[in-house]
Amino acid sequence: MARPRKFVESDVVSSASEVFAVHGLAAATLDDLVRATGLGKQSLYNAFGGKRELFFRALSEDREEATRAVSEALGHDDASPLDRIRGHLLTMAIEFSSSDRRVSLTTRALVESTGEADPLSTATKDGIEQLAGVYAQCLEHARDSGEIPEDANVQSLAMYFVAVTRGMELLGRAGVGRAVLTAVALDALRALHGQRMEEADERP
Amino acid sequence: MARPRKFVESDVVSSASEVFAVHGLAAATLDDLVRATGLGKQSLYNAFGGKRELFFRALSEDREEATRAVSEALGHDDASPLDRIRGHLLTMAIEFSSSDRRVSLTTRALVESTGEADPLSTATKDGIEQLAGVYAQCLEHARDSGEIPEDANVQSLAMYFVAVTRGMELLGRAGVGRAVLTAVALDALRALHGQRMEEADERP
DNA sequence: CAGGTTTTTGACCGTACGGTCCATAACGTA
DNA sequence: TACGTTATGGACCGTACGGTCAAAAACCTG
Repeated sequence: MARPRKFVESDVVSSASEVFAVHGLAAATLDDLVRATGLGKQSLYNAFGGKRELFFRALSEDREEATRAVSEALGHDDASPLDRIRGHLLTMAIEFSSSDRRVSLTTRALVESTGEADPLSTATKDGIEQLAGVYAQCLEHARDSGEIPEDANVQSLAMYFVAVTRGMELLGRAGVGRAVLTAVALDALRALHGQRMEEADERP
Repeated sequence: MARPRKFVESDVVSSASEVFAVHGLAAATLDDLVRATGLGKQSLYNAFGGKRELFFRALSEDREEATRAVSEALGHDDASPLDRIRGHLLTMAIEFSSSDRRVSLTTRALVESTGEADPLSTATKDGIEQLAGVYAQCLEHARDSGEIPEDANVQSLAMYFVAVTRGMELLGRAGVGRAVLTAVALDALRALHGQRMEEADERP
């Protein structure tokens, strides 16, 4: 019928994702994207619509990938829920202390969004809630199995872990090393152990 | 002798700081800065050297201000060290859930820096370590007064709180509300209560 | 009030950006 | 093999950016 495309969309999105992760949305040049993807400007424009649209595609891919990775780490039942969370946090610590210049597109979108109404903002809010959902699921298992207190607030703890991992990402970017980041991860985990603040402010 | 300046440097830096907090370094236009500060381009250039240099000034002011604020919150001895940390975290929760578009310049610098060698990166690393130092000081008091375990790692806990607050900032930016952010803050605080992981993995 | 020095003002400049146009190539179909 | 359709490549465009220039203004000193 017509001339077929020489590229695979998902590959292009992947390459673009890499560029955005390193440079951010605003700082990434169309030329950067052209170079990274191998497509011409026009092809890129035909297929996706422009830099911003391409970023959204990359963002959504990044979000799926992140959710998938966390689900993977927290979903297996080869260890107790709490052990899985620990393992996951330690993995993150190592990942974030690697010296590559990547920053998750979610974080990028969060920082570069220009307002509550900005599609960037809403997209990331969804992503964060999705991520929190994965944590919440694992935390519920932990609660059911008695690893964390019965009255623990699973929802806020889930958000707490999202916050902690985002913070660790930033710390890693600041050059904080693997050892410290690992210690931070273990500290973070201890939030699951103490008694609820409101009822038991004193240590036993 | 010579024509005197019509402006006060620190005021200009403050105004610029505001612009950078909202837009970031790359996205802030020289015109934005001119409009916000009231100076002409050339005056701005004479006094500071350019956009990037002005950002560094703003960054350093922001860092001092942040350190000062945390010191203030954690330094008074009107309450126990741990209570002060709680109060501080709750304050942050409220602050970060406000809907203004500001992002701390430290976070901005972290995300926009282009590499380990980038002055932006080193400047923020210093800032983060300084901030961690303030937390560490308060945590030591907490340890001395027996509020947290004797063997608590004050250094990593300090970094942990830096991570948590950065994460909360991002969450707030994602539109997470005051209630949730407050709950997250309280969750974070509980990391100070549990026993050390290595020695006592079981809850009492 | 005149000289010297610095600030200010506003016009100006080169560049690099995101995006578009158009001629041509590459394919499936008839 | 001719046609219709879509993809491609590269030249092109308007704009907005960071930065610079030079003339004029404002001040202090003597």
